Amino acid sequence: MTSRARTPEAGGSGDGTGSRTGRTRRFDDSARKGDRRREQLLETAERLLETHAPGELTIERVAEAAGVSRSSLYFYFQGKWEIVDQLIERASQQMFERDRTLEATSDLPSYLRAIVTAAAEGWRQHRVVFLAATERSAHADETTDRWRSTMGRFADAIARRIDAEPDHAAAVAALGGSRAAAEIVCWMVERNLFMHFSRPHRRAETDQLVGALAVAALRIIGVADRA
Amino acid sequence: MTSRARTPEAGGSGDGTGSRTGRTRRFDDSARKGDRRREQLLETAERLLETHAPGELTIERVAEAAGVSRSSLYFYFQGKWEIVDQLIERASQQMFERDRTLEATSDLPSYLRAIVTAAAEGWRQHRVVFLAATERSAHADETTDRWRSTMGRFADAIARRIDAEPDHAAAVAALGGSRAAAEIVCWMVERNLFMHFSRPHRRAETDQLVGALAVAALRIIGVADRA
DNA sequence: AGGCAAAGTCAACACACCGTCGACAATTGT
DNA sequence: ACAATTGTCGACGGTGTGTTGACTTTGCCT
Repeated sequence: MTSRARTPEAGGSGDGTGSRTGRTRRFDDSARKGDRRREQLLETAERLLETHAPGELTIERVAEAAGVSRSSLYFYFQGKWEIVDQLIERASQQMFERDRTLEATSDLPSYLRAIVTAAAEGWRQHRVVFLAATERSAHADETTDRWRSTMGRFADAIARRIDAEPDHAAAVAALGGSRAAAEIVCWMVERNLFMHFSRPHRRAETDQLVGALAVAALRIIGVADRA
Repeated sequence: MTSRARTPEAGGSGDGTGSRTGRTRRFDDSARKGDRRREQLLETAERLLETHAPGELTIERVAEAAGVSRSSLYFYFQGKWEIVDQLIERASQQMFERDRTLEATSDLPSYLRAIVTAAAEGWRQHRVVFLAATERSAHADETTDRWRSTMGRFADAIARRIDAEPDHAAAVAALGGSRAAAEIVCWMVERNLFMHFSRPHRRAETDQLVGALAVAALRIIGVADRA
């Protein structure tokens, strides 16, 4: 990587409002031209994902669809995958916010049920982005993988919630502890939702699957469900 | 696809011994030169996967490592992914054979435990191929995806086994039936093993995970486990 | 033995995409 | 108003892909 005078955002994990290059920003911040363009490029990319598989999403196509030259795009992003990463970041952010409100929910069963539902809702809304995310996490090494770390955060949240109710300590111990159990549950949900949403699906089928996954999650954690 | 005088194997789902081009084969079939080369190319590819990520596995590298020209390779395979597909086919074949012997095993808990162990064993032996398979199943559309259909066959086997023991009918009904339950279990196991084997891992950790997954599977199906 | 079709091989071409450089144009704070 | 910063682009060099057509080798047939 030859030292290069990159300017906007520096591609990091979305701080979004950080101090811009040590420069004071106008008060009524009518975003810089570059900010708007960056935004537009992301939107274009997401739109293109609706019709093209992530593998067919090329820098060239995004640039063309957005009406800029290919090289201009490199001013904003390191490459295709950085665009995808940012889309993932945005989409999962929404899920997290939903989760934060959920965490206060009454009992563990309701919480698990709610979180599975929220995950499915995320998939429904950002299907193409999540599909791309999954594809990406196959390539990427663990340290640079947004999707893995997103799931990790969910596992943390679930583990925390399990620990809050000591009743389940015994059941969860057989799985290697609350965190290990939470991780198993997370990937179970993720993989099954992926398989569901990567092919044609009807709403009723989605609901059916969500219900089943919630029950499965409960049983894994050791919560008796009355069907 | 311009009509092309392809000869060996025609790339199909491994019939392997079918009538070769309507020509009578020598009795002591000491494989044709092409058969040997084909074999050699597959071995070379698998060997290369040990050191190169599937994304870096290029036709060029395989050809070079095998000592043929790139264009010769196209005589045998349609492209990189056809090679990978055949490797997947071989590897999963072994798992199935193991499963066949397992299916006779005494009770459902033992069977599930055994099948998870067998899966992990498959991963241990063919790690790189399975990683590639997972990566591929993100790209591929379902109809052309070996890995998905491999998992489907496992789900079938498990579902059959569940149905054989009517005790669990009720528990499994809450998940949408035995087949749906089996599928959830399959993908749970697959995804968690993938996550485990895609980063550095110690044998003890693997065993730990296998145990946990077996317990989780049992609980999902509704079999009470005594820890 | 020798002829011949099929099997196998390759160099060369045409293409798609990627990432970078350097020169140029627009924007923006002061 | 003007200089630094930010944004834009054409052109280049690179890697990998997939195809074509002409060539050599193999192995069956008489």
